[in-house]
Amino acid sequence: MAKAPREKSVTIHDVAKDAGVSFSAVSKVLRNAYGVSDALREKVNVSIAKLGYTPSMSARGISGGRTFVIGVIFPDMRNPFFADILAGISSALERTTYQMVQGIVQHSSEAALVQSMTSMQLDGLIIVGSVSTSQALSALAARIPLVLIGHHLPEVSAFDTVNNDDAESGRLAVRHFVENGYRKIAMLSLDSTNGTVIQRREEGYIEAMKAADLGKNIEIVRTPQNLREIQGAAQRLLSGSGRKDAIFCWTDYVALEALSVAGISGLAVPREVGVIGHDNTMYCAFDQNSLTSIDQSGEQLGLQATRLLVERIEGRQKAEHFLVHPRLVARRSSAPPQKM
Amino acid sequence: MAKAPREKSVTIHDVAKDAGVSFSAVSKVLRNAYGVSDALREKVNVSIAKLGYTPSMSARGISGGRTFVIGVIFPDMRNPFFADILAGISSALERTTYQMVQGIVQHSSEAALVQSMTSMQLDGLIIVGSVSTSQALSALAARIPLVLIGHHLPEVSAFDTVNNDDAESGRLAVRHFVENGYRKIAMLSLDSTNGTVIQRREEGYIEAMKAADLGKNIEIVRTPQNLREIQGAAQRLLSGSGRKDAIFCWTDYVALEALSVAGISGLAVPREVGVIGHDNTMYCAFDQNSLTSIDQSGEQLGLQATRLLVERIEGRQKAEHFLVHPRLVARRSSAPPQKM
DNA sequence: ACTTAGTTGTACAACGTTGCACGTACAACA
DNA sequence: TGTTGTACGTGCAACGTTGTACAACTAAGT
Repeated sequence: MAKAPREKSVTIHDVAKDAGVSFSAVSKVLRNAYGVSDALREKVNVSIAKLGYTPSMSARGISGGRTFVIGVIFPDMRNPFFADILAGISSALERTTYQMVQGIVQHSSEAALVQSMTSMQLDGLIIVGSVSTSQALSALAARIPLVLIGHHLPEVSAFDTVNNDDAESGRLAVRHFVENGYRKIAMLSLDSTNGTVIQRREEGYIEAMKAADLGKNIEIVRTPQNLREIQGAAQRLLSGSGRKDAIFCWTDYVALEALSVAGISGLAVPREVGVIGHDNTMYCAFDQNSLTSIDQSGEQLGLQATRLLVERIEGRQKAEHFLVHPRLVARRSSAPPQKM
Repeated sequence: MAKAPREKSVTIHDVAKDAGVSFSAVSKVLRNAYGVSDALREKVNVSIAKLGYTPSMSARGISGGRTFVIGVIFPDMRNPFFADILAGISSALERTTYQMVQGIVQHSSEAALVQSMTSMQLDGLIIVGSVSTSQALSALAARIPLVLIGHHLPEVSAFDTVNNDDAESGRLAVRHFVENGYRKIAMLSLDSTNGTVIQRREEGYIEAMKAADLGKNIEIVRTPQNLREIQGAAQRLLSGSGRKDAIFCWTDYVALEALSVAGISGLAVPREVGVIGHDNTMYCAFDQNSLTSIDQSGEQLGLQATRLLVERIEGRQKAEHFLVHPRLVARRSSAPPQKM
């Protein structure tokens, strides 16, 4: 259990000695505190640069101050859409003094991750696609500034939310299908009850189907996030007498799977079946996929979430709920069938 | 700049008071230190459970002890292959008391990320696909236990490495192409000089081409990681009089792009051109791609890296260099062209 | 009964910051 | 000349741990 010896790092005291001032003065400079002359600030900054000092986040955390680090929790690393959110957060953070660490819910539970992140005394948390209950999140928000991405809870006041207008996503998909001549439009959704984001997409789908007088064609199939189940569901939708002529999928990966199943079943896309995905991830554009998809601008979501979180950390108490508007990006997979 | 008031957390002192012992005794229990009776341990554990105590990582970090948190740095979140590595790390960590935070090099530089992570007093670092120099990494390893994934430096002794046998990857791809009747085999590679992993793949490619007496057909095109450049390069390889009949791509995403370009150019895969990717990511299996790919078992890489890192933290000084063996997963994109 | 050794628990000084409570000097005003 | 501010710098007590030094107790050996 022996720890290898490591060289000790430069502290605020070393800087103070080098600059010939008290260590408190250095702390003041670092904190931009009141009562520092330009001369002193300059001296200290020179020494900091010279010695290559960097503040210890641990020490900051322990003494109750800001750590200037925020945590971002993702449900999964496989969906490239999350990379867009991250890009938004990154670029928003660039303009601030805050750093970021990520946590990805893989084996460990979201709760365990939150636990470990709060024990680091982070200044705030952004959770993407949380599966926690509204109560648990409110309790968490009492301990740390919190912003949620992808969790529709307009009624909560303890934390902020940033969301895509997911109902609009559902409506966009259906309207586009209908305009291009599709009628028997099914939706491939997720089985987990918590996913309020996806619930909204279902609601939008249902609403638009009814508006198009296609209420009798509504069919939502919910599967777990698991290759075999998704394939099975797609297969069922694309075979038999009740065969659908279009599928709206809750995320691109599922839509690509639907394209794959169609291919294996010998069905031509879009002539025999249309497909629309969600998130407009980078794989959609490939010629072999050419997948129509709903773009919800992950970058915007990340950007706004970061803005809100920093505001919260700086003291805002009133909850804000931000909505971004989705946009349909049309490609071959949903082109009018008769044209092909 | 006012901070919202947060409820203060349960400390070691609270636990001590509740259990009726000194706070040092609690610390001893937490550290599994010598000289603790079963009775005391039991009392303390009961109080810990009752109060829901969790140790403050900041305090641990500052007092020079272990934080039981390791950092994992990824170059990018878009490549789903990294999710496999992460899965390996996660599952290896499950059996230990260590936690993990991730950092993803997006806008910020790798150096800045390392900086911020060392300031957190993490116990160790795993860096995936580092772009730093061998010297910089050795210097870093002097300050913190370090394991690198995807950085061939068998000569270094300051840290451990875990790698795929990338030269073998190159050989596997070429041999498979040759067996299936392809001759004019090009390689699509990355332009950055640092990428020693990819360099090895190039070396394996060159070696196998020569071994197959195809030395005159060797052609390596290096592009930046940028859609337009990749497309352009693929287009050039697939047109004109010197048109290639097979392309080995350094990563799946590029291979999918090659498939896309082939499709747009009206070339049939695999009849007119064969494609092999690398990493065997989940998109390869889709029927519309059916991409042959080299599987380098990200999970194994992550697992071994974690094992090595924990060993290092526990005191091992001698460097270890672990190699995993790649495996070719054949699909339609590289099937014998004449058969189609 | 008296030392000796082992076992179990306690006291306390770090660790690197923050942020408040003080000094001190110097200028402005009466 | 004394008084009152104001700008700037210093001193110090936290913060929640770790790990070492040490005290107190127990049990055995003489």
